[in-house]
Amino acid sequence: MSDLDPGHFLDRARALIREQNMMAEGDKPKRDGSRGKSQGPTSMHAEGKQLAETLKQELNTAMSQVVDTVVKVFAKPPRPVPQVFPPLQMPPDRFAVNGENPNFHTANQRLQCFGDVIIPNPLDTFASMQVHNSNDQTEALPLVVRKNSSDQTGSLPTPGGHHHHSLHPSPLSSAMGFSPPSFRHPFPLPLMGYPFQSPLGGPTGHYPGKDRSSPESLDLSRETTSLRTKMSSNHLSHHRSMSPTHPGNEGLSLSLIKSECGDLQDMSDISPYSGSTIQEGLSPNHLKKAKLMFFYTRYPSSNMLKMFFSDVKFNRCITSQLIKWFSNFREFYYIQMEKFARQSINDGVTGVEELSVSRDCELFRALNMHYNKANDFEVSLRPFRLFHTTKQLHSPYQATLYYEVRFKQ
DNA sequence: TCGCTACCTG
DNA sequence: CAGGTAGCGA
Repeated sequence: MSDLDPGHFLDRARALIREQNMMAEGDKPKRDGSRGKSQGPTSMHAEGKQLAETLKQELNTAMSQVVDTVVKVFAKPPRPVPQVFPPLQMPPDRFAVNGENPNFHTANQRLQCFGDVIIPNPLDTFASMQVHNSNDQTEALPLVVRKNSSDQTGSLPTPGGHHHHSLHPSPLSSAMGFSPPSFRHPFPLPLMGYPFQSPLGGPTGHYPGKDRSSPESLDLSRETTSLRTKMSSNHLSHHRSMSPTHPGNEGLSLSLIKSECGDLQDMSDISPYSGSTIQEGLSPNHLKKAKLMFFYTRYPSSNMLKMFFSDVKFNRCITSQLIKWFSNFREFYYIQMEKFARQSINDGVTGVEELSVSRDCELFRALNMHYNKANDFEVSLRPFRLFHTTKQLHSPYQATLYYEVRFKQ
């Protein structure tokens, strides 16, 4: 779907902003299927050759850089987790190929953006590239970080203020290495699906992520194992062994294992998972958990739901309800994004790079109020940036512009 | 048909 | 947030 070619997100976002600045209201952003269309058969020949040459050169350069960085990374000291995301080994070029790869990229960035998740990131070397290729980001990053009691050291976020360094290392700083073991994330981020890649059941074509070879399917078994492990460990704080078959995930899992840290208890509280009881229906706690989960995956697969709500006896009804919840979450979320984007445009923002979301802005408040009302989780103070482009839906009623929020790099 | 989604409505 | 509708793919 050229529509979602991540390599063009930024451009398209900018174009959109320009468009919206100038255009009359009814003018809808066009699908850019026109990209790459040749002007004519004649010019195609010469240009084609030149293009091919250029591409070759570019690819060579890119590949060299990738190799260099990868070598550098792996030359670094302790690298407990060589490969968490196999796809991430791919040269950045791949990221821009289609709608499936951006997800890997995204997953990686996600990790990097999580200050309190210390997950050795095999790809942090790519951080710099990601920074520069930020337009490849197609996925909103998690907005929530678990409330941290032990390490907060009073540097509580103030509007406009900035985080505790350790809480929100920049992607680059995270490249330094590992995570303090004291930090753990309530959700196994890398285990989550990515919004655009795993629509439940049949992608209806409204969304780009229709590939079945997505990370989810690629790593489902492994993820399942890890996930279960993690979930269990949530209540078996001693647990630290990984699935024997997936030792590569150990570092990852370790970072997710429950500790004595009080703050982690928050998640346990949120998680209705009680180890033994299987509930018939969904409780308010389940809703709470679902909301939090939403920030990690906006399109959870049914398998994910089953895993995350392992204390719920799933049936068609429960599944539907959960799916409906996520649908409602998305609705609210996108409405807020759109509202914010439009407001920004009205405020004179002319480019995506000018957009930022601070703690005291309406968007933040709305989202926090909706998804984190009780402030169970501390939301990253790092300003995040309204990022990407539009997603035109099939709706006959309106072409809604969808925006996503991402952390500012 | 079934399952999932966006969208609309209350 | 739930109910409902319509569209879409399997």
